[in-house]
Amino acid sequence: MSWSRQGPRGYHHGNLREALMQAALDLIAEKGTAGATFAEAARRAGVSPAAPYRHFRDRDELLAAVAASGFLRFAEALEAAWDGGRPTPPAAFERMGRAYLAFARDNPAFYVAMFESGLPSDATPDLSEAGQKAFGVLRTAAEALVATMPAPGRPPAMMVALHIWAMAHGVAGLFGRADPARRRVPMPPEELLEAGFLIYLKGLGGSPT
Amino acid sequence: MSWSRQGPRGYHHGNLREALMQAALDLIAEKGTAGATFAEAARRAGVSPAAPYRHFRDRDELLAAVAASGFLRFAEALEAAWDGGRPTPPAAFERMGRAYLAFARDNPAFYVAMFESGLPSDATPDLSEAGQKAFGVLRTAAEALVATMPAPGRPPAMMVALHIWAMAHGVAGLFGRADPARRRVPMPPEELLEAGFLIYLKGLGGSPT
DNA sequence: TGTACATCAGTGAACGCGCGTTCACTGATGTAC
DNA sequence: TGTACATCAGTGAACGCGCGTTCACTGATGTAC
Repeated sequence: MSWSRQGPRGYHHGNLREALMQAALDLIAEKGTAGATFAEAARRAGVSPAAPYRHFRDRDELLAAVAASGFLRFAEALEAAWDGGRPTPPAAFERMGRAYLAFARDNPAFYVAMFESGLPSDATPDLSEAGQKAFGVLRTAAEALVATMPAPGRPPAMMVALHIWAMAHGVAGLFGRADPARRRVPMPPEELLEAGFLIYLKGLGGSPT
Repeated sequence: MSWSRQGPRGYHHGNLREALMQAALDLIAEKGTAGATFAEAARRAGVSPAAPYRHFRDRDELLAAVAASGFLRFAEALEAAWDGGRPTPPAAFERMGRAYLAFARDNPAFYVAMFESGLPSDATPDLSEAGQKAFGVLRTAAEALVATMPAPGRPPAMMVALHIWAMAHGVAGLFGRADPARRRVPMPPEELLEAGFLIYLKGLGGSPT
């Protein structure tokens, strides 16, 4: 049953910080951001209501830690999909777009914590840094993409990164989410994003594939 | 002071439903979705905590009413900006993009209620209908835009509408919001969206303006 | 290697608070005749 | 035009509940010598 209580048990939990973050994540998935309370997270971690204060100043700090952790995984997933831009930047970009949607679909609670929790994007240094890291992957990719284009009239990589981020975020948040707030549309979000990306790319003047 | 208590006062409030929705909206703006409680909304409307039950079954129904009202205003704002596609569909589309961002910036509480409240997009019939109406404006506009293109290889209007919605929603949610969750980027969201739209349009093969 | 001690991480009981919700009620408004 | 009555919209007191937070405490762990 209590799988998480495996291993060395007793007075000290041993891994309470992570257990609380996991509990908060589950609570977000089940009841939304508002459902992620300090007290309930403690209960799920099998610990007294005062224990969380040893690890987090308050609920917001817990949420920020969850969001930061989400951004790190997100950055990893994007980086892995990008794979150094192989075989070509446009193809790798497309793969990264799918990874973006897959992350949002498979980790809706992380995605909510990262983008819809109402937390300031720089609530804690960790969160700020993790967010930067994730965007950094996108920007690096955009730089590689832009570099394949003829130098005159080459668009700014920053702008391209922001456009692609916005489109992916929009598709994920409106049509690609796995919770009841999803809007149903007559095509899969992956195809929608891929088509949008290809059209955008053509508009940029990049190679058609 | 109590401006909202102008006019005929007394035992009957006269306009409690609207007053509660306004209070909820203010609360979302001040404290986020979680801060919009039934009890506090009643207090702000100057009414006993039991009074809201005469108008809304529960808090979610109040939130859904706020969101639905937001979608109606949103639809109006988009429709006005579109203005029948004058002078040309692309130019009108650009204007509508600005109206989209202006709405999100000027009404962050509405925008949160509409898109980030965690409510199912069909929580109530009113909400569902209002959301459809807003999207309807976008789709009609996309149809007009697509109709200006040469018939062979003309892209499906639905897809175009979804792409533009996603891009606008992404820009608004990430960079254009007026609350602390906004991500700071080196260009104004209006310009970012406009540039993105123009690039997309060019990719579609439409007229360059 | 053993012992004393400091530090760390969690306890459990307690508190005040605000929320959601119910209840019998009552003042105001509208309507039938 | 007046009166009786039904209906509507809000009252205010009460309740149980879960949350956030504090407190003195204590069991477990690490370290100096």
